[in-house]
Amino acid sequence: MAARYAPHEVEERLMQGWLARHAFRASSDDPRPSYVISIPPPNVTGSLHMGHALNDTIQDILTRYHHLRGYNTLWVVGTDHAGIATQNKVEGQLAGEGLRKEDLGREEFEKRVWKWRDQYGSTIIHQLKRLGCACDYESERFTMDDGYREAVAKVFVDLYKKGDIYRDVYLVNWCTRCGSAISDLEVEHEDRASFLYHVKYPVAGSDLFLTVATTRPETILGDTAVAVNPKDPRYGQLVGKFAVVPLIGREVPIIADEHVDIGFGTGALKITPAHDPDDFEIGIRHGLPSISVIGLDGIMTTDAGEFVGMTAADAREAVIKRLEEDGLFVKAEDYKHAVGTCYRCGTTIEPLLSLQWFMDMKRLAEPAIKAVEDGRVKFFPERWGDVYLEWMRGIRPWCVSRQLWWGHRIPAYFCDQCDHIMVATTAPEKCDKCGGSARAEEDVLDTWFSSQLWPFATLGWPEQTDRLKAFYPTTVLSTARDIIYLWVARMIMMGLEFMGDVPFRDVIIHPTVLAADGRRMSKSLGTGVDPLELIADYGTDATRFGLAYMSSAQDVRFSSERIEMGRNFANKIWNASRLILQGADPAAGQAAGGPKVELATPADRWIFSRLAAVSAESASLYESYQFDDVARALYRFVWNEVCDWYLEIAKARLYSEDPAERLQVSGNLLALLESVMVMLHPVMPFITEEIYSFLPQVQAGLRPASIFDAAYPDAPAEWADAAAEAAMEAFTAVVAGLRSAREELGLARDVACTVRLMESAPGAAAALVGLPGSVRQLAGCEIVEVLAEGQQPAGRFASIAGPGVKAMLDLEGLVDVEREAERLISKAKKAQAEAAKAGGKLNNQGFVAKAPEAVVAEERARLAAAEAALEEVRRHYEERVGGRLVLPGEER
RNA sequence: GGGCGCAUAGCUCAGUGGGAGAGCACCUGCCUUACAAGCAGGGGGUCGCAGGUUCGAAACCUGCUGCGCCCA
Repeated sequence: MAARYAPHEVEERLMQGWLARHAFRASSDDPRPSYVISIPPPNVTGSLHMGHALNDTIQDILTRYHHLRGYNTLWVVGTDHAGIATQNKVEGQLAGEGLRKEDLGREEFEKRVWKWRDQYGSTIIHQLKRLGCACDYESERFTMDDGYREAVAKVFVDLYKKGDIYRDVYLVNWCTRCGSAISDLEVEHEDRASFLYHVKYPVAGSDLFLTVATTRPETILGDTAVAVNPKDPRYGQLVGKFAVVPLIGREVPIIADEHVDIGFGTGALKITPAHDPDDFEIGIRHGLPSISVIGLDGIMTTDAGEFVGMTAADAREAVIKRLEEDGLFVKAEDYKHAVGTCYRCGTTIEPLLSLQWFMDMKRLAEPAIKAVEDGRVKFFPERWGDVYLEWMRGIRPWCVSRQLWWGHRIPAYFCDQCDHIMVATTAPEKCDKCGGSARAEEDVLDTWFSSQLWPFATLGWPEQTDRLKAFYPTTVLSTARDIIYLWVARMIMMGLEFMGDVPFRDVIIHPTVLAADGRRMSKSLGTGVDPLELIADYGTDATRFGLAYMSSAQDVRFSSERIEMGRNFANKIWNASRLILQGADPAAGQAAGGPKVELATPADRWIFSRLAAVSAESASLYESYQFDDVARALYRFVWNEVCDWYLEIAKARLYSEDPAERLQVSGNLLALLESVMVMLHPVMPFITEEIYSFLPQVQAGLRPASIFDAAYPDAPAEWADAAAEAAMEAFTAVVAGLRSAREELGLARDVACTVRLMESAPGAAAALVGLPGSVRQLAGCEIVEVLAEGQQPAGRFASIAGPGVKAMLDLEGLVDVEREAERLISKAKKAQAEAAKAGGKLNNQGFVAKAPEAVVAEERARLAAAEAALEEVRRHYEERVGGRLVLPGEER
C-alpha cells in the first residue's frame, strides 16, 4: 500500500467492477423489502453542477446505506428532454452551418435533435458514474422514450376527457426569443431600475385631464379603459365619463374598480387588458375589449398606429417623445419595478394574448394537499411542507402548450372544415363530427408535463409491469427547493390521480450550495464551482465527504476547506488501514466466522463500547437524513478516538513479542476496521471498498466480496460499557494533562518521569493502571504508586486533574527548581500587576462614577481573572517549588 | 405588499434550556518506522442589538437592525 491514498485509479477500477457485475441492478422478484429513489432527471443538455453533486451524493448515501441494511434498493436514473434548452442547443449547432430549423423542416429537425442526443445526451450519466452513484444504469429512462410517450399521451387524453385540460385564449407569458408561451413558474422576476411615467389623458367633452402613472407607456396604444378606485374622492365625478387615449385618440370609459390602489401614482390606472395580467382581470370584470399592440414577435402591430413595426423598446422611446410633443407628458419618476424574464434565456417576458392549452389544477390539487396534511408525504425539513401547501392552496391554471418543435406533440387534431377539436392517442382519419379532414396540433407540451409522470412512467406505466408493482410508490425523493412547485407538487398530484397513491413517502429538500461570496452559483455570474474539478483535484470520496459535511438544513457557502478536510480524512483512513493491514496477523482475520473480538484490555472494552454507540448513532442519523452529522460523527470517531488513542495504544501489542497478544489485538483491529469501513461506505464508497477488499476475512471469503453487499454493523449489546468509557476518559485527560505539563515545564520527550495517581472515584484510574505501557509511551511517565484519597505525596510535583482521578507528576530532580520558581514568580508578578492596575481604576471613584458601565464591568472582570490566575500560580508554586510564594510588597 | 430563513472564533459552519465547539487560518516544537494531506502543545468569542420569561438563555418570547430567498 502506498503512503498516500491515490483516488483516481481506485475510483475508475471499482466503478467498472460494480457495473460489470450488475451490482446496482434491482430485480422486481427480489423477496427483500424494496427501497426506491427516482433521481430528479437532469436536463439532457446539462452537465453536473454543484446542486446535482450534493443531491446525488445524498441519494447515493441513502441507496448504499439501505443496501447495507438488506433492502432491495433501486435508484432509477435518466434524463429529461428539456424542450427549450435542447432545441436551443441544436439551433445553435445549425446556426454554425448557416441554417435555421425552418430550412430543415420539422421532421428533419427532430432527427437532428435525436442525433444530438445520441452524441451528447449521456454526458451527465457518465458524470454520475464518476460521482460513484449506485444507479440502476441498465434501466435508464428518457422522457421521450417510446413507452414514456405513451404515458404522456394517455395522461393528456385522460385529463382532457375529465375536463381538466382545455384550450382557450388567455393572457400568457410569452418569450419572444424562444417564440413560445411559458408557464408562470418559468418566469423569474427581478427588480430593475426604471421610471414611472405620468401622462395626461384628456377627459372627453371637457377641458379636464386625468393623469395616469405607468411603467409601460408603449402599451398606452392598447388602452381600453382608465380605472379609479370607487372610494377615491378625487375622481368620483369622472366615473362613467370617457377619456381620450393619447396618440391614438380612442375614447375609453373611465371605470371604478376596487383593485386600483388609491395611493399608487396618481390613483388613476390605465387599463390594457392585452398586455398586463391585472388589467386582463379588470377587463374581464368590466367586459372591456382587448387590443394587442405588441405581436408575438415583440414588434408593434398595426393597432399601434404610427408605431407599427418598431420593437417594444423602441416604441417606448418614440411614444414618450410624441407625448412630449403633444404636451401630454407630465414627468418621469425614478422607480424600481419587477420585470419578468424567461428562466431559460433571460429575455424579458411579454404578457400577451394567445390561444393555448391549459390545465386546471384545482381538482387535482385537493387530494395532493390532503396527502401532505395527513402525513402520507413528509417534507424534510418540515417547513417546506408549509411552502408546498401554501402554493397548492392558491394554485392557478397551468399553460402546458409550447410553440416548439422538440417535445411531446399534443395529441389533439383539428377538423379543417368545422374546427372541431379531437383529442386522442391515435390520429383520427377524419373529423368525427362532419367527416372533414383532420390536421394534427403543432404545439408540444411543457417538459414538466412529462417529468411529472417520472415516478411511475419510468417503471413502465401505463403497462402494469412487474417493476411498477414492485417499486411504486417509491420511498424518498431528494431535490432542490426551487423545484417544489415545478415538479414535486405535480408528481404528487399525478401519482394520486393515475396510480391512486403518493409517488414517494419522504421529500428531502437539500440546502443550496452558494458561491464563496454568498451569491448563487451560476454560470453567467462566473460563480460556479465545477464538482468534476473537485473530483479531479481531491478525489470523489473527499468531494462527497465535503458535500455531506456541508449538507445541513441551512444554505451554505461553498468552501474548498470542507473538501480538503475530506481529502485529509481519506488519507488518514488510508494510513490507519495501512498500519492495521501491515501490522495485523492475517490469521486473526481468517478464523472461522471472521476476526474474533476479544475485550482483553481497558482500551479494547472502551473502543468497542464506542463502536457500538457510534454505529447506532450513525444509523439513526442516516435514517433521519442528517448527513452532516453522520460525517461529523464518523470523522471524530475515526480520527480522534480510533487513530489518536486506540491505534496508539494497540501498537504496543501489535509489535509485541508474544504471538498470543499479537493475535488478540489483530482480531480486534481487523474487526474494528471492517466495521468502520462499512459505516463509512455510504459516504465514501471507493476508499472503503478498496480497503475492505484487503481485509483477510474478505480475502478468505468469509465476507461478501464487495462492501456494497456487506451488512451494516449492529454491535452486540454487551459491548456497551460505561465504566470502560469513563476509565478511558480519565486516561486521555491525564495523558493529555501530563503532555501539557511536560511542555510547560520544559521536560524534553526523552526525560523519564514518574507519576503518582490518586482516585477520588473508585475505578476511575483503572485504564491508567491497566495500561501502564501506554502511559509510558504516550506521556513518557512511569506510574509508581496509587495513593489513597487525601494522601499527599512528599516533595515537589505538578498535579493534573482528570475525571475522578488526580495525577501527580514528580518534579524532584527533574526541573530546575530555581528556574521554575523564577518562572512562576514572574507569571505571578504579571497577574499581580494586572490586578493592581484594574483594582486601582476601580478604587478611583471618578472612574466608577463617570466611565461607561460596560467599561467598568470590563475592568471588574479583568480584576477577577487576574486574581484567579494569581491563585493558580500560587498553588503551582506550592506544589512545584515548595513553600509559599511571596511577592514583593507582601508580608512574609 | 405577504411569507420564510439566517446573524456564534479571522474565514466556513455545528450547537437549541445547565461545560461555548469543529475544520481551516494563526503561534511554539517535532521528518517519533500508519499518516508533514501528519504528530504534540498553545492563543483566539459581549453567541447582531434591546427588552422579557427562567434558579439558569447562544438556545424560548417580543421588538429592532442587517443579509438572503420565495410568493404577489
